[in-house]
Amino acid sequence: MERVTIKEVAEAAGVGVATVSRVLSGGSASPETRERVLAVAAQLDYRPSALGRNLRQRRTGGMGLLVPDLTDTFYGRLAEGVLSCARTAGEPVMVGSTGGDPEQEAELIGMLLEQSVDRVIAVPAGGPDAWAPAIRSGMTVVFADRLPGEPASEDSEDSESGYDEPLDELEALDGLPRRARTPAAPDLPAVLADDRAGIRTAVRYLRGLGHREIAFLGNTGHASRVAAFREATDDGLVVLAEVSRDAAYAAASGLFQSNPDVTAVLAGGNVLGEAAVLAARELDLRIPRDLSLIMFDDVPWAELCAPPLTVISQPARDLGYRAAELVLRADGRRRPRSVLLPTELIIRGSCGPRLKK
Amino acid sequence: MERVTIKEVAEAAGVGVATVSRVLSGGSASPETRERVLAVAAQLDYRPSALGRNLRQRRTGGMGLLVPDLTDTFYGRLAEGVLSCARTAGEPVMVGSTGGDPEQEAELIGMLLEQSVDRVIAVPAGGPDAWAPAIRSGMTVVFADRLPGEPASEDSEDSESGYDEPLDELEALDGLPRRARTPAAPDLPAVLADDRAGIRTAVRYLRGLGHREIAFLGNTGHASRVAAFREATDDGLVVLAEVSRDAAYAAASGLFQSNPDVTAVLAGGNVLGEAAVLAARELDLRIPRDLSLIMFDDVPWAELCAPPLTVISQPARDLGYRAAELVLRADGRRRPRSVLLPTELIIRGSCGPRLKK
DNA sequence: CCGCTCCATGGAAACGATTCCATCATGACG
DNA sequence: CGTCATGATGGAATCGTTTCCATGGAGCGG
Repeated sequence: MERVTIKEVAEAAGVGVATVSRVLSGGSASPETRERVLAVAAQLDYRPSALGRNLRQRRTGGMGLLVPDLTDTFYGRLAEGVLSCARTAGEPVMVGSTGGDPEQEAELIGMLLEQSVDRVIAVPAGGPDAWAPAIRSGMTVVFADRLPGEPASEDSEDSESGYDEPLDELEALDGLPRRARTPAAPDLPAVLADDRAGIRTAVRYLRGLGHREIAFLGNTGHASRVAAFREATDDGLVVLAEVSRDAAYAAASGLFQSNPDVTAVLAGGNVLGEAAVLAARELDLRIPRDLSLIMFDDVPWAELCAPPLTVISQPARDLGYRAAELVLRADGRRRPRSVLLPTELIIRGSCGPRLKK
Repeated sequence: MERVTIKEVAEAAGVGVATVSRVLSGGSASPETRERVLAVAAQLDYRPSALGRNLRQRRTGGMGLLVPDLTDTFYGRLAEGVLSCARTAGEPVMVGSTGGDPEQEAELIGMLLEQSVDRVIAVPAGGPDAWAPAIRSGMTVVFADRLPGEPASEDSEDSESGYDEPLDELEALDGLPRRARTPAAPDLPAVLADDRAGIRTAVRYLRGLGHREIAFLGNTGHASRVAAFREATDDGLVVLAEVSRDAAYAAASGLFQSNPDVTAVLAGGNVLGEAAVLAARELDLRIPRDLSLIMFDDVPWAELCAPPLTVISQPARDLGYRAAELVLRADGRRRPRSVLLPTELIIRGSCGPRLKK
């Protein structure tokens, strides 16, 4: 377990430690010294310890990655993108799973702070307030998939919706229309999929099939999709679920049971889509005859499903890769710019013309 | 970005740094001193920097986690288990994705070594030789899902199989029967699913349905499953694929096309199962009429598939959680003991009686 | 031949914690 | 009352690197 230190290399090469350090980190040195040091280092199999370096530089290399749930293949793919970029850069990645819970997220941020990790890629759970301290303290944060925003609030124009609609104090106070509630995209660097365009084309497609009562089955926490859906449907029915398969199923099941006149559903993620298929099957709603379904996020099994699911595909892996690039390139003082990646509507077999009613 | 250091806390509390350190890490101190120090630390919002501690202790806290591919939900679930255990312990986790490639794995091991991460959970890609140096250098390694072994070799008793069967020098040399080629489980700590039992019951189930020509569609690298299958079927047909969806599809498609008399397939993982369904569909093989399919690893979409897939479920999340427990508890010098978790055959709709021939 | 610049070089000071060890006070016991 | 044990305490060493700074030699122009 004895580690070779720079001191031993210096001694063996007959030079000072400073010279070894310089040679190894690309500083100036005479050709013959450089060669000798490199030879000795290779022969001793010397690898500089990140510990010493980190302490001296008062920062840990690499980056942190915070996602809601690695069980969701979307985040799995996103994480793969991040890891892949990090690996080519030889940087370590500390991964944390927040469960979509701001509290756990805060804990993990604290952990990263303690580790002096100053570059983070996050699919945020908490709002801007949760992230402001970290950013102000010098962390370079790049958000992926979504920006930190107030959690989307469940809500519908259908008064028959059985869901309780909590009073929204903000709205009551300032009387802003709902879609303005999503905080104006703050000046935060982010790599996002073009949700709005994806949702708009999906809604247009469903409208084209004759659907009028379109519902959105979304995630709390993904405010932008909810906002985009409301914008596209003029405040259509929205039902939200927490990050968990059980919650998703409950939400989907509740949506179908309480809103029999809904003929088309847009699921805001693959877990929600899965829940929707399951719940529909359980309630004996046939897809696409009784119910048209579009799912956000293309996954391999969408094709295996019966019927194959029409989806809005997102470049999950690229989101992660680009975010990692941004956070790595952000060596300077300036903040990285944001990136918007395209989505695509892939039509398979889960949508049909509106038949009933 | 100014960080509060232990020195400032000591000064503010009117004590020495040693005392602060002792108080914060549970050493002895007089009650009043302890209280004062704690109060000051809380007031200054002091968080000890992991950097200093790590350097002094010559080890990085937390653990490393190496998996083949986070895109595969099995590893996603496994990773969630690890992260969940690590979070309760407040430990950071460095995650790397090997792509099932020993070379990339070696690089990542090097990276962890450089970071002085001395506790690692790994789904190994390389063989025992790849891991021996790391272990000998003092790393505590707990393997998950599989042990490091020689890559399983593709092979069949059916001479009509179109696959090239490379000469196996080892076997030629010592003349051991094939199933003995899997290295005798070395004395390595690991958390594994009971592959052998799972495969045995699956094969028995298929036999009970009348199937004689059963093929295994497996991963290179998962030698134990291949061995278990050979044992259960008396060296039945085995086709292997690398860790990638494309390779899996190619392998499945090749298997079906070259071996028309195969009536049942056991897929060694969810990616392979997915590939098998896809390939079967492409070749117009109806499941379960023309082909019975059992997939290793239960995934949410197995139920959504048409037909719903009969699977051998494994407690992926528990595998990860238990592995993390082991690696964390291994503070002492003794190696952690291995753990074997049960699998379960879940019968759904992808297997039927043998009809053709 | 002097003085200047430029470069290679090594010693030593950080970085922020833990931990060894010496010191000091206090109380107990002979 | 002296001695010893005990426990709290702070100074200083330590971990392995990077980086600042001083030194010294070489090269060059005047």
